[in-house]
Amino acid sequence: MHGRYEPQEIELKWQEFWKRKNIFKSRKDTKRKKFYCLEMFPYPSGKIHMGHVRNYAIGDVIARYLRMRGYNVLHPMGWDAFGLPAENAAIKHGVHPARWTYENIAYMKAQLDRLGLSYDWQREITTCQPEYYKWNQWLFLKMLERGLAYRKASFINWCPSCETVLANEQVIDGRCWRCDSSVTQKELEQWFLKITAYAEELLRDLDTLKGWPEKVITMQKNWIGRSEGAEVIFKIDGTDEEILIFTTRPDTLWGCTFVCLAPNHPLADKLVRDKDVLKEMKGFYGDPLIKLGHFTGYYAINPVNRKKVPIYIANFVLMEYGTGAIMSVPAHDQRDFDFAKKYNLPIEVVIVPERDVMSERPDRAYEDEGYLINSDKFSGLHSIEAREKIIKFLEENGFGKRKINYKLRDWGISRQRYWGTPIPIIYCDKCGIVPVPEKELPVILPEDVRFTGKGGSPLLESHEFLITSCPRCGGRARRETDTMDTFVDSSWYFLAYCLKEEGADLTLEQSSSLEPHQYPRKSDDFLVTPISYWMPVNQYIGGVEHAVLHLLYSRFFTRVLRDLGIVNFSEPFTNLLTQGMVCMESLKCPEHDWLFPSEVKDDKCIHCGRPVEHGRVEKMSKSKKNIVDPDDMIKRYGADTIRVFSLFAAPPEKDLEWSASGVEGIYRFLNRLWNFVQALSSEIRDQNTETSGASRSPSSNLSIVRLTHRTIKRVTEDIEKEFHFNTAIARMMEFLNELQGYVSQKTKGYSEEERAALRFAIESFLLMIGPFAPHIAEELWSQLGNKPSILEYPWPEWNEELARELEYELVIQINGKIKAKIMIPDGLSDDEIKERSLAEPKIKEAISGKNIKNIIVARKRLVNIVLGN
RNA sequence: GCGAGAGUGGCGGAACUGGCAGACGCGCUGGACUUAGGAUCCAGUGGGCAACCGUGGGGGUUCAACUCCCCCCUCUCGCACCA
Repeated sequence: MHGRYEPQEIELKWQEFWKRKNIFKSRKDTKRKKFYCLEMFPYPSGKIHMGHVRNYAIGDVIARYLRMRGYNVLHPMGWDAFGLPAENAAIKHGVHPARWTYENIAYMKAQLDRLGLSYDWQREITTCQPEYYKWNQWLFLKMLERGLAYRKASFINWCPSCETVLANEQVIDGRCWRCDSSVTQKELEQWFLKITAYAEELLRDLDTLKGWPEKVITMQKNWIGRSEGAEVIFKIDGTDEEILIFTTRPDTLWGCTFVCLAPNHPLADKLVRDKDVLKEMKGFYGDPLIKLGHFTGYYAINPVNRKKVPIYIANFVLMEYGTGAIMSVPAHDQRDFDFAKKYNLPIEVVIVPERDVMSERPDRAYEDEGYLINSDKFSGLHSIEAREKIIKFLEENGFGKRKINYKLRDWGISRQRYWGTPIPIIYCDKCGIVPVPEKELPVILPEDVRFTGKGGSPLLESHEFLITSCPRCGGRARRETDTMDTFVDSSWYFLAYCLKEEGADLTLEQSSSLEPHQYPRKSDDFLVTPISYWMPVNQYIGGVEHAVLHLLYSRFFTRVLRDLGIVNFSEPFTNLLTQGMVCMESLKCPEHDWLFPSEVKDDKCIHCGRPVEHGRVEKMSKSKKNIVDPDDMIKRYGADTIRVFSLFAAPPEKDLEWSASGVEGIYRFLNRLWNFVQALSSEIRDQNTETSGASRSPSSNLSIVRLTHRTIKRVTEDIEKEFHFNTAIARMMEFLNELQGYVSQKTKGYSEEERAALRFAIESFLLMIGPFAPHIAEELWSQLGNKPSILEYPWPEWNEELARELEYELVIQINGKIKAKIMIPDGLSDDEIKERSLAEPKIKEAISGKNIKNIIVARKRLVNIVLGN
């Protein structure tokens, strides 16, 4: 009698087994090829959601598959544990952020284990621990030494609700990325990291990232925003002042009819008499498309033609980009054109689409390339050529110089918050800004503080923390109370996993690839440090939402570490997979608003019986209640079903639509597999456990042997081809369908040869499904009399000859229309194929009396007979 | 506006280098087993009675187009006064 498929039972059993055998432990081994498979570590928010499940299921299949392919795989997991929600919980519920965080970690870790994810937990990292954030502080000091960290007062993005500063990357449409409140500007002293020092390199090297999605590369390129042009000096008529402007179109200099300054440009205060107007413009945050200007009464002198042009203050000019001042060429820039029309300023055409053609009065700006007119000796040149020559002309005459600008700004990392890495700085009245000496690291975040939610960081009230002595003069001094942006933590965490190498308690400092002096000489590969062995990450997997933030910062940090001699590479992630979102239809009751899927039965609201409205399919969200809880799903179907479903419903890079009946379908599939193996296990069970687990291919030519080889080939190719797990799983479903068909047609008993063939088919099946549904694979593997663990067996191999189909269906077309299909043996020559096609009765009939113009043979596919008229 | 990607049955999605459109799953229809079926198994399932017609729309290249080229439409995502 065979038992039912009970996922709860077998999954817990094998999870326990894997844990006991410590089967996912990874160790550096220079004799083996390594593979570092990494998923973006989660913020311990409380519980995992389906997005996590999908992300980690993808990573787990890759890790498990590559282990089977013989790689030494590093597959770690950790916690991005600092951050605002912990502090908010403290304010709201009175729980200490540390306690809240650690409790969440414990719960979520159990959830991940329940999914059967193959992590090496011995390498777990938690960023809120001093042993981790010590290295944030150390790196900060190293950057400070090199001028890569600095302090400046600046207008910053301020979220009034979170009472903190936001990085540019954290402002979305003028709103806080986290709480969605409107962001305001505020001037504060901040610590910055000089990512702009690497702007050029970060941009250039994007082209080397062949394993990254084009989309992410483009987003980073746009973010860095390089533009080439010139800075030009305009003297202000009747004063000693000058205005420095930036332009990407020096070829249009002769068409400049006015100059604009940003409202917060330093010169604006000097030039504008009416301070109220200026104040109003500075505070203007209305529709940016409405052009506002104010004439200063002053004129600037265009250096190239000595022409006097009016100076305006304009709301559309940004102080943060370029020089905060522009030359306006209304004929060739639409914004300038709109402005000129509004304030009745002259428009002078200096570029025309075709040589020597005079232009008519334009009704819009001509922004394309063309030929110069009215530009002195440069007239007649093509604009691209003119740009170069004019820049030279500017430089020779001291009018200006070549200049490259970037949109990328330095990264403000100060946060007026408690739950983060303390910035290791001391302020002394006598000595000024003094870095905490390295040997005093880490600066520990004090735990006994109060959370009121008012007036900034609780650290300000912690006198023990705040008041210290100056490392230089010993006098009374004050600590920096700002903490670091949590994106600092995640900018190098992938290295921290490497450092947790067994038997080598390493630090970042010691891990320098150039001087492996501290690394224990236990083996002959001691010269290879864990970082240089494991890095770079071969496959990184996570959401696109980190396309610029985290992924750009990580690339920046890696370069800093490279220049410090700690790592010997520039790019941390060789291949990047940005998985799609998990979506679901939202459901709405006219009476009860949004409904959870569990509140709907037969398309009706369970509370009032009204028919539900079906909303859009969009990202799962609590507010629209279109969510499913991984815990519920696991309880109902087990981890294997959830894993397989989230890999089957869509290819990894696309959005996945959650479907309750789709999940059922996968559960049925696993049940069918279970029952199939159960029914056959007495036939094919290997009594001799010593020699079991071979899964060697029988040399026989039986159809199921061939089918097995063919399936192995196709599944392997699907996985290798951009991880198309959805089709790989479809192949396995087909495989099961065909095996069932084979078995159900069987009336007599099995021959020895057939038994061997079936055993081979099933074992190959289990090995292939293993990375996807590891528990059922392990259980059935052992039920066949094999010694666990299935994880110790390699990925099955196929034989090209046995994977070949002996005969195939040939499609016969006449003039491109299908007329017949015949089975023919593989390996026929083109002539033989033609002959057989023409001999087919239906074809014979169709072509009788007609003139055959041509016959095209597409091997293994079709024949197309082209008839003349 | 700029940049990127995508439009295929009732639904999610397949389709190699141009070579049978719709694999696989869901749903649906019919049947078997059953006291019962929301379990399981079997069969069918793009449209059309047919010739034929079908991959957002229109043109083109080709013996052959979901696939290549041109024009247009729609949707999604990212950036958005960056001079």
